[in-house]
Amino acid sequence: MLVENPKKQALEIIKRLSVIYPEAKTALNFTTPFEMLVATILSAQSTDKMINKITPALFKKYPGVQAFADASLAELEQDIKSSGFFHNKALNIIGAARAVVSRFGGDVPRNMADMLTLPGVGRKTANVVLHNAFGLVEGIAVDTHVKRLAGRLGLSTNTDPVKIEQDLMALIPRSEWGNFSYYLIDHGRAVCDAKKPRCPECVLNDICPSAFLFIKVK
DNA sequence: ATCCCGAGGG
DNA sequence: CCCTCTGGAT
Repeated sequence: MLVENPKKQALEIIKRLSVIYPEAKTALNFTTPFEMLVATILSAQSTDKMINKITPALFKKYPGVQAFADASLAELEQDIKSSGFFHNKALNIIGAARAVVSRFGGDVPRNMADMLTLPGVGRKTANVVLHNAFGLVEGIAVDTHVKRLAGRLGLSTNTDPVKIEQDLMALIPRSEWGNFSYYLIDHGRAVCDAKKPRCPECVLNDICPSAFLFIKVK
């Protein structure tokens, strides 16, 4: 359900969560924009902790865009196997590396439109890379956490990530677009998890239209 | 709407 | 065993 004043709701959420989660950035480890891109592609349907376990050896073995462009598919698949979806991810990483080399002079493009032409890169991945690698903001990254919390907190009634992103962009000041995803992601992992949200200890439980559904004993 | 596809938790 | 974890392409 949507709250009565979503804009006010969004601002209050930002106000409270920004205090608890001041970092507001990715938990993925990286040192270059292309490493950020690779880590983000790998993170699909996987945990950041799992990806951070893989990437140190991966980035040592493939130092730079050209190394990934020249990688053997079968070998890269084995290197990233534990992240899940390894065939598609390996294919996309090599494809993205080749595209960056051939079409963008070896540098990850710094805008949404160009990012979206890379294989395996959708709006979520593009938003994450633009924000974390370049400090640029063209939209709001909507992942599984943002999707779940935006719904529970009454900020959007949509289920399509693209529509949720549009809803959020209309509610939130542009200066907060980059940080907002991380407030919801951090809170989604720490308190408002998918299965058993811990509403009694949530700082938003008094303004959350879904809280009563989960608070059993009061 | 469905496929890809592995690890970890309850 | 089932669900979930920072999705994207067909």
